[in-house]
This record gives sequence, structure tokens and C-alpha cells, in this order.
Amino acid sequence: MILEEAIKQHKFKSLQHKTALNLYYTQAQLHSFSSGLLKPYGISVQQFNILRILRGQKGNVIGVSEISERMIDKMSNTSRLVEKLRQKNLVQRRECPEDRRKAEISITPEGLSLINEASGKVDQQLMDRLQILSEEELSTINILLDKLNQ
Amino acid sequence: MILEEAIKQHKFKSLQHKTALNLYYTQAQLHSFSSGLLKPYGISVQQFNILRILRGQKGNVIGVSEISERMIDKMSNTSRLVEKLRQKNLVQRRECPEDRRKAEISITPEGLSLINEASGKVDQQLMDRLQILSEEELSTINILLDKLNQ
DNA sequence: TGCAATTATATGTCTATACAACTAATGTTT
DNA sequence: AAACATTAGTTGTATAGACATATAATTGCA
Repeated sequence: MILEEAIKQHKFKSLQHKTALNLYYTQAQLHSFSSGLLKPYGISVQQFNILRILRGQKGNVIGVSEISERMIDKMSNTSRLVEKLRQKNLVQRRECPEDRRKAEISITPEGLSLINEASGKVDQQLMDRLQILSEEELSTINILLDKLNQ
Repeated sequence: MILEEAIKQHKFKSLQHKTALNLYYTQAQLHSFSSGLLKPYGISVQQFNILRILRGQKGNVIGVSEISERMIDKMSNTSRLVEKLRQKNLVQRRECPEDRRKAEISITPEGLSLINEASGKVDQQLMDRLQILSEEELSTINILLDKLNQ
């Protein structure tokens, strides 16, 4: 009855319809949860994702469009997000000397220590929250989601 | 490999972590799909949801905060969304005479015919899209999502 | 070489989200 | 009735998403 209570709707046109709403709702809950966890660190979920991508580069620089490609929301304005992180001194950018169109983005030591702390917290909390489901259930849900996104 | 390809990440810290990303990704795909379907009607997904809630009222008026309660995103600015719909002449509002703080929102005939058309289209397309999953799989995914949102 | 196509990124504009602060009306308490 | 609390809704501000357009550098090819 979770979804039903939340949106005060107790009948759905179809199971398909209910599923779509439930996916929306679940993601919104997760988003708000993560967003709350990140508040103390002064960054948004999207900024968190970018920092994590940069950390994954292990020192190598990466362009704005490569960051976009690794993000879930391809259409997001990576330029502007990167600029905000730069203003907070969490990432660094310089023009690529070989191709002056390109930007070379990398994470700063400040960014790295922030993402390490934030990511530890978020991962642990998400872990706890998703542990309502067993490994088998998690695996099932991933298989079904993959099918949907086919 | 759907999610993995999309975000070019082939290892995840944990199954929990992968699940969270997959839920994000799936919802983003559904959102962009629905948003595309609604484009010809000139309304956003949120505006669509509000019109659907109003249609469900079957002629009874409803206040702004009651609309908010029925929406998935409780924190959304229902006032502003309603005002946009009013400007398009899809909803009507008047001050409640018994309690002048309250607004009485209702759908106009134009709004009703738009939502009937749009909703037919969207439901059918979502139906088709989610029919990749069997009834049993849909049922499973809903049970798991409900558990998560517990 | 020179011009068109492509690539990388930035910007403008509209929409929506999150959350706090605000206004105005109504209810409650003494 | 006056003071305070609560409720309904609006507005301000910051963030982000979608998408089109702009700018600048580079590549490809006639």
C-alpha cells in the first residue's frame, strides 16, 4: 500500500500504469534521500556524480563531453555543473594544448577529500536502505529493470 | 548490460549501488519517453499529472494543497503549475466563498478534451513499452518497489 | 589552400524541484 | 476582543533538466 497511500490513489488503470508510477515514486524517494545526505557537503546529487566520475579517472584528465557520457542524464548541462564545482574549488580545468576546443577537467585535492567523505557516507546509507531487499531480490529487480530498458 | 553501456561503467561497488543507479536510469528513460509523447499536446509531465488528478475529481473542485498531496513530488510548486495550466485555459480557479484562503480548482472542457486525448495516447504507449515484462514480472517489480519504499 | 563539415563546449530560454520566507484568512485561547 | 497559532496559498532564490542555438577550433576534402 506504499505507493497507494503516498499518492492517495487506490486503483490503477493497469499494472503497467502502476509500475510506471511506482518507478517514478521510488526514484523520487531515493533522490530526496541522497540529496539530504549530501546537504552537509554543499553539493547536489549531480555534482556528486561528476566528482565520482572524476575520482574514477585516477588522475587522468577528462573532457566535458566524456563526463556527460558517463552521466545518467545525458542531456544535463555538464558545462554549468563543472563550472559550479570549479567555483567551489573542487575541480580544476585547463584548456587542452593539443586541441584548444577541449577542456581538461580534473579533481582537486579538496574535491577528492570531499568526495571520499561524502561517498563513504552515501554508499553506506544507501547500502543500509537497500538492504531491506535480499541479494536475490536486488538481483531480480536489476534483471527486470534491464529488461525494461532494453 | 543496458545500464552498464549507458553509463560506461562495468563494475559497481555493490548490488545495492547498482540498483540505485538502475532505478535512476529507468525513471529517467520513462520520463523522457513520456515527455516526448506529451510534446504534441504542449504540456509537461507534471502538468499532465495535475490534469489527470483534476479529471479524477469528476466535476468536484479541489484545492491546491490537495493536488499536491496526490502528486508524486510533494514539494513541487503546484501553485505555479496550476497557474500555467490556467493561462492555457486548461483549468479554472476561483476563490472559495466559505474560506477565502482556499482556491477551487477545476478542469475546463478544453482541459478535459486535451487530457482525454493525451492520456489515451500515453497510457497506450506506456502499456506497449512495459509489455516487455509479463504480468508476473510487473507484479514482482511492484512488490519489490513497495518493499523499498516501506 | 580554402571552404564545408564536424567536434567540443558554452549559452539562452523555458520548465521544474527544493526549500524558505511571506501574506492573508481562519481558529483558538484566555 | 486581542493575541497567537494554524492553514492555504504565493513568491523568491538557488539548483537542475531539455533543447536549441552559438562560438570557436579542428578535420577533411575538392
